Amino acid sequence: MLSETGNGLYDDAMDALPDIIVDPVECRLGYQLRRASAVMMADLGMALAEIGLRPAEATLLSLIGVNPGRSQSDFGRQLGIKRANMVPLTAAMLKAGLIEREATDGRSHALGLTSKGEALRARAEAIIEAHEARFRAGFDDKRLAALVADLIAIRETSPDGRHVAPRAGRE
Amino acid sequence: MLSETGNGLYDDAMDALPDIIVDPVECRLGYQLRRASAVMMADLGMALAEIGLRPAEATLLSLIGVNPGRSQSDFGRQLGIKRANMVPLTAAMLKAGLIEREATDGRSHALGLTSKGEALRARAEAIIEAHEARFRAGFDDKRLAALVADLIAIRETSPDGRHVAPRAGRE
DNA sequence: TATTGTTATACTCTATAACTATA
DNA sequence: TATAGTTATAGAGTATAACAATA
Repeated sequence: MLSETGNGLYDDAMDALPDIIVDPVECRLGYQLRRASAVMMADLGMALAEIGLRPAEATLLSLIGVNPGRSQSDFGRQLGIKRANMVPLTAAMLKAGLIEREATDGRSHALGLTSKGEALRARAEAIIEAHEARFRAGFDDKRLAALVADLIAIRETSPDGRHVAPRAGRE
Repeated sequence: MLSETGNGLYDDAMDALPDIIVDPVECRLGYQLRRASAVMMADLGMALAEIGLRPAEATLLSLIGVNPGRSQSDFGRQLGIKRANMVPLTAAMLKAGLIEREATDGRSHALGLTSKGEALRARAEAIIEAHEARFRAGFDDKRLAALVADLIAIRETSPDGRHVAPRAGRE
């Protein structure tokens, strides 16, 4: 269909197109969020790879560090990670000797850090802080606070567009 | 090791823990970006599923719509999608009759919208606009502009923490 | 030599459904 | 009946390496 006439429909592509694509999605909030998030996640992933951690593992280490004794499901809810997906995550960290578990309930498992996990948590937080500082470089305190507040507001927006406060991940 | 004494290390979990987890990662920019992005992406995915599109496909439709004749690689670069990953994306849209391709070069393929693709692009943009409006609800124009500017600044932050202007995805 | 499109492949994160055992 | 943990599985998205054809 395109080559019916022998002349291309897009021949102007060969000489007259501007260098810069016209981008109608640059003004979309969701698109910009996704691109910015991808950049920071890639940078964090590279930085944490040096100590053998993935972002989700480092985040969980931080959270367990200040909340020892909460259940696996509690941590999952707080981070927006589903129960089913917490299993391989905690299994890998158990196997690596970073966390320990104890049945509190018969069905609940309390999580805590081993000494090895605590040591790695400290290293991870130093790496994360350096990573965060790189991206905070262009922002003053006020702008950064406004940005974080906006991101939380977006996360807490309900499907009808109202800003509410669920605060934790759903399942 | 945990149950050596018969008393759990985390027995306080059974009575004294506060309802709300202490969350040391809430102040992290990368974490908040990821959570906010995930919420918007999930909402957009649900909304676009009604017309059988995924977010990446709808975005590509919008971009081709105003830039017909650019190559597959051009669109990939603009959206930060690697060449290799553009293949299944464009293949599915070709198969669905949404886009058309024409060799401009021997190696480059110019992309354009079919009439069916143009019609679906219009529907997708209406859905996306309604989706965006839901999340913009809590922001005035000034705050929204500042937020988008901040997100672009983050995306353009180089590995050394300087804000530069690469603007397109890397490979 | 560099670029375009392609294949094949792998990893991460996420999602659902179903099962068990406990509360 | 609801919850915690588990298993199995599937689907997106993204990453690399390599190849052929072309510029």
